[in-house]
Amino acid sequence: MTNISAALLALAEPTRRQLLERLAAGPRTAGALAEGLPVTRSAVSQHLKVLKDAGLVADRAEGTRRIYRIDPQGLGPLRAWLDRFWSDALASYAAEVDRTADSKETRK
Amino acid sequence: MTNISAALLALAEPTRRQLLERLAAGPRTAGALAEGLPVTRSAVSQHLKVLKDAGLVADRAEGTRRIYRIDPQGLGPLRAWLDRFWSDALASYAAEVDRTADSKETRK
DNA sequence: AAGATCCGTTAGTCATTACTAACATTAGTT
DNA sequence: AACTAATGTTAGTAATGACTAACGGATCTT
Repeated sequence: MTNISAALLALAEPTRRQLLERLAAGPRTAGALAEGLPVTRSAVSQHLKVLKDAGLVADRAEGTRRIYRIDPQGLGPLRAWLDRFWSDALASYAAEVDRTADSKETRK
Repeated sequence: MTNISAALLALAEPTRRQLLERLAAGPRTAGALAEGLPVTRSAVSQHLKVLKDAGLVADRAEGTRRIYRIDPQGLGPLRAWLDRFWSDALASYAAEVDRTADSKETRK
């Protein structure tokens, strides 16, 4: 489905981003991905399912192991959405940059 | 801080994305942003706070109103992160595309 | 100065989600 | 066929997040 909402929801979780960043270096087995993480393999398995459902990773069975890799096609729509949003934001910002006289700015 | 984690967490919420997409068309007051949404102004106010803390929007006070606009600098780091991630994924994918002989693929 | 408007904040509730522990499943091994 | 290894799944719990309702604080109007 390559849903943007699902992709963003999946990326919002720190542990899942950690898994993806490990996978960006190359395919790994589920066990290798779980190593060193402060959570159980069970949690990792569930996170991988979320990433897979979001179209961000794909997996292939090899014996009793399961090798995961990043699915580039899942990231595509997200990148496209962010790019469109980015240019809209810049356009809106540029259009209003003149009239923002000198009112008090608030930024955290 | 322009934290990537905070930005992704903020973007993961549908209502917040809706607010951002309205703001991409131009600055709006908090009240105008709340109009038509199926949640109370209170909820909108809280969402705007999250977006502001994530560096995705900025606001300026004008009388009793508060005018929000998109903060392009907040989106920058997120875009950079996604781009780096994207190219890493492509490189990893290209490097492994040869040896994926004909094992059974699984995709949901 | 009193009231109205616009907005943020707090308290409390409900739904969602991330987690662990135990079990189920499949594929190799001896 | 029994055993082990690697992984997914389920049940139940704890933590997090989104929401409403009520309140508080400014600013403008009359």
